[in-house]
This record gives sequence, structure tokens and C-alpha cells, in this order.
Amino acid sequence: MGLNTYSSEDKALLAVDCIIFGFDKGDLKILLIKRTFEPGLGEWSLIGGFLKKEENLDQAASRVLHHLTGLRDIYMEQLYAFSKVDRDPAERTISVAYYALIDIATHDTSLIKQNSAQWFGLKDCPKLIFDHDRMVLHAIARLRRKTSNNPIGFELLPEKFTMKQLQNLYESILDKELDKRNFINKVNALDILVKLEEKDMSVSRKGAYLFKFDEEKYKAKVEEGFSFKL
Amino acid sequence: MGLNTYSSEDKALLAVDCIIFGFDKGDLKILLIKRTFEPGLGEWSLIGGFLKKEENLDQAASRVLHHLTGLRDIYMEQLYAFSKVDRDPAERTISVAYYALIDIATHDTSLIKQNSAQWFGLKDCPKLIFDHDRMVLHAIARLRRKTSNNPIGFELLPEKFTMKQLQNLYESILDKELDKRNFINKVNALDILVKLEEKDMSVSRKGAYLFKFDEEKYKAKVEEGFSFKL
DNA sequence: CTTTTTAAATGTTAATTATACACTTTTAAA
DNA sequence: TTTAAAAGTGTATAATTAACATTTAAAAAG
Repeated sequence: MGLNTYSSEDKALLAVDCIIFGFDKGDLKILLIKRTFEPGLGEWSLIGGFLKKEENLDQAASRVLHHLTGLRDIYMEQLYAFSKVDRDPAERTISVAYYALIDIATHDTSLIKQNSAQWFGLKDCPKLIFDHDRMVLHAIARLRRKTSNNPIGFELLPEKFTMKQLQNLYESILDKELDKRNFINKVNALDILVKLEEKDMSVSRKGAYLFKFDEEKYKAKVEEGFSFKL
Repeated sequence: MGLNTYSSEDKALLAVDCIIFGFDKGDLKILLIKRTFEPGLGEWSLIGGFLKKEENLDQAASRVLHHLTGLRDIYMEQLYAFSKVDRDPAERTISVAYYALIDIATHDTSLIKQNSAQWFGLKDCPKLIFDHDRMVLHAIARLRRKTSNNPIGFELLPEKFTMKQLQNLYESILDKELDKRNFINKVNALDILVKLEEKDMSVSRKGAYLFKFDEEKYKAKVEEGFSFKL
């Protein structure tokens, strides 16, 4: 009985697909590519690639992400393995989805253009090939859950940001409005931000103080474990 | 450039490994097998098997579980894909771990013996082969998290159970003592149990009322979404 | 049959956390 | 100097969670 026998017959292709979240102009977005290759030529899909013999899945996901954005050392997390038998009509492929959070301002725009990639607001996404729509839904759900327990949302912001931007980010991740005062109180209670002297004058006459993220304090908090419910 | 080209060169074996949780005599346990085959003959490991061409990962995990316990329709959930390049010294294998919750009283003891499997308390587990120890740690962490949000702990109990058993179960999952009155209040607040006339007289002179789980109400609650923090 | 023993059953108060809510300040533009 | 537009700030109430001790039931022992 073949439960524990190796069988090259059953070998499969292993792919990684990345749901890349970015945040721009108050909206949460994902990066998609218009495929210039088969299968699915001309259709939209997540970026992905195949697992190579000499790398693990995390490395494959990083490689794929780097190839499209030029970025390294990005917040990434494995999401789920998708394995429906005919999910890829061409050949049996199991895909392990990863999601990544990037600061949309720091990525390499030319690489994106070169790969016919484009940012889409969550509500304006085109239909994607295979089971990629399901992957995106999973990723959004995970991001929401994760966001309500760890302040990983910070990964999506530029180095300096205003409280308003931070709040907008959380509002677009959670898809609900938050009370400004309560939000600020909770963020301050976390004690992981540094208020800078500098102001962002681009939005209001008064200007809004910029903050940055105190990595030391943040790491310490993560160690001791904390909750961040909104 | 090979990012999106199929290459049979890179095909890999896909395994599933199952962390099977059970609850017996006040302790949370997992089911392990002593391997009667290579690699790792004579060592302890999780049960697992290879993904077949005609099934998806969920099906493979169910098959493996059924083969060892005789049980079907068990609570199972995909945990994580483990992919370190040399995790299996014999051949490149990616393993997708699943965890399952079973009522230890209902499984087929003879099948377990036949497969040289054995239940171990979480603290008495032998060292496992490959990265199976890591898988177990992941599974425990997930079970704890999941347990504090959904009352999936119920899956581990027999049809009829006492409040004390239920509390013991949660105490052993969370590895901490809970206050009896608060626990009962929270469980009652969920309104998903039915108190039976019948008592369990095996533990105390007074006897403890048995409860069962109201599937209708439980499902309704799951739909509407609820939290169950302890 | 009375007493003892053991676990079961039960509610209230205090503490913490989350929510709701409105006015003042700053600065540039009119 | 007035106006406009967003930034900044604190408190009171509600809801949830945590802490805590006594009474009850029934069998066993005397």
C-alpha cells in the first residue's frame, strides 16, 4: 500500500504566488500583472514563479517579489497552499500563496512597467486567472486579522508619516471608519512611535506632525506580546 | 528568464503530515507513529503521506487520517507548508502540515496498534524526525490561537461531557488554569450547549450534569461571527 | 440515621478596556 | 482681519473581563 512510498509519478510543480499590498493616496492596493505569456496570456494575475530545487518557499517568494519590485527584506508571510487538482489547466501545480506589504513609494516603478504590472484598488481589481481571486480574498482576510493583533500595517507606510495617514491605512485595511481620538489614543498607548519636529504641510494649512516608527521599542513590544485592537 | 517557465527539473514531492490532537483523561495528546519504514525507521514521526495526482491537499490529509484512525469527517485545517531544502534527506519534499482534532474515544484502537501509533501527552513527546517537532509547535500555537476565538475545542470531546471536562480541555490547550465560575459564565453566554438530565456519576458523589453541543445554535453563531476569549 | 467527605453549582463586585463624543488651535488664503 | 480647513486634544459612559467564597447534593463511613 502506497501511503508511505515515494513515487515520482506523483511529483508536482510547486509555485508561489504573491499578493503584494501597497498603500497609496489613502487606498489599499494590490499589484497585478497582465500576463505576457501562456497560460492566460493577456489576462491579469498575481505575480508568481516556480519553486527551484535549491530554494525554499520563502526564498522563492522573495525572489519573485524582488524580480518585480526591486525590493528586498520586505514583510512577507506564507498564506496558504492551494491545491485543487485542475487549478492550473496546463499542468498539476500546487501554489503556495504569500502576501507582502510594501511601501508603495519605495518600489521600482520602471521594473513594474517593464513587467506590465499595475496597482489596483481592492475594489477595482479585474478578474484574475485560475484561483487567484480566492487567494486575494484569503490574503485580505488574513491581513485584517493580523492587523487587529499586530501593528503590521506600519510596513505599508513610508518612513515618515502623519497620524492621519496611519489612520487612513487602518481604515482601508479594515474597511471601516475609525474615531480619530480613539485611534490616536490607542496608537500612543502602544508607545512605538517617535514624533518628529517636522510637519507635512501638503494637506492642511496647519500642517500635521510627522512620526516615525521606533524599531527598538516595536521589537521589544513584539517580544513581550501585545494586542492592538481597533 | 525562467521565472514563469514550467520546468520538470524543479518538480518536487509533496507530502502532507498530520498533527492529530486528542483529549483523554484531562490531557491534550497527539498521535505519533513509530516508523516501520525508511527513512527514519524506528524513529517517531507524525503520520503523513504523499499527495496523489488525483487529489487535493485536504483530501490527502483526510485520507492519511482515515487510514490511521478509521475516522472521516474530522475537523482538520491546513497549517503551513514546510519547505526547507534538505528537510527530508532522501529527496526534496515539501510537506504541507494539517492539524486535526478528534474525540479520542471514537477512533479505532486496533488500527492505531496495527500502525504502531501511540498517543503522547504534549509534554512527553519523543523527539521526532525531520522538522516534525517544528510542525507540532506550529500546530499547538495555532490551536491555542484558534481556540481563543472559535470554540473548536469542542471537537475534541465526546458527545456528552461535563463542564469540568470542557474546562480541563481548555486548560490543557491553553496550558493555564481558568476560573471555574468565569469559565462557566462564558460558556453559558455562548448559548451553544444543551444541559441534559443525565449526570456523570463517575467522578463525584454529587455527580455532574452532562451537556451536549447544540449543532444548530453553534452553526448559527459561527455564521454571525463571535468571539470566545478565555 | 447522623456525620463526614468530595466535587458541583452558583452571583456579585471591582478593575480594566472600549466607545462615544465636541471644541480649540494653527496657518494660509481670501 | 476674517475665513476656511484640517490638526490636535480629554472625559464620561458603557461594556467587558477578572477576582473572589459559600452552599448544595449525594454517597460513604461511623
